[in-house]
Amino acid sequence: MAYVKGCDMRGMLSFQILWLLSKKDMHGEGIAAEIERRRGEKPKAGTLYPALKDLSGRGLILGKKSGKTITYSLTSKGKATMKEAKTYFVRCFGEILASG
Amino acid sequence: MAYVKGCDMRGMLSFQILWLLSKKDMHGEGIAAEIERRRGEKPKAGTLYPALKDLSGRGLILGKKSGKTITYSLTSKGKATMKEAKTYFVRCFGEILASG
DNA sequence: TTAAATACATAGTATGTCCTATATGTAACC
DNA sequence: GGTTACATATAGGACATACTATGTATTTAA
Repeated sequence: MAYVKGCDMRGMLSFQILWLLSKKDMHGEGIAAEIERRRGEKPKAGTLYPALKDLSGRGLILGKKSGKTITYSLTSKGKATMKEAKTYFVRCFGEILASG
Repeated sequence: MAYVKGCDMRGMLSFQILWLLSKKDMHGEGIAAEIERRRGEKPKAGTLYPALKDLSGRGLILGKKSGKTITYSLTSKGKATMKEAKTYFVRCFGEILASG
């Protein structure tokens, strides 16, 4: 992603992952596809999987392996984290989204 | 800022600065104060001023010195950048706000 | 006219998000 | 079995955003 029209908008990957998983359980490729729909670019494997591993290691998401796929879901801790992060996000950027 | 309730939400500093300057011209401390109102924490000088310098160097903002203060305003290039960045931002995160 | 406060600047360091590879394991097909 | 495709994983490197700490002007107050 890097510079998007002159503005760096990296970051927020973990937040976006938590947001997507709060809607429905998904596996890595599904998450990548949903992010692509929003950002216009699909996060590379070397970006996405370390992030999933980090979230998993911090107990925010849980992965269940079935065949070649791992389906991730939010833990209760992940749900609480998502809720607080969202409150912060809205406080920071809500007005930008509300302005049209 | 670093981890905010378990989610990293670094980034977006340049975007937030452009947004604030699209509302009204401000000097560094004024921008810091506005960001503090939203994020809950004031960006440190070592964070804010390099960002302003970078935006200035890329021709997105213009600083006019008067005494010890430098009042920044968006250039026409900065306005265009802000508009495109906002479009992208809404596409990425608009639904989060819309969800209540 | 010092002293304090304000505004800006920079050096050095850390970290999460990015990338390009490369590698592993599973499934489906011929 | 062997090939192909898919899903996941890791190594190594780059960069913007963060921090702490220190430094330099300028303004204000004592």
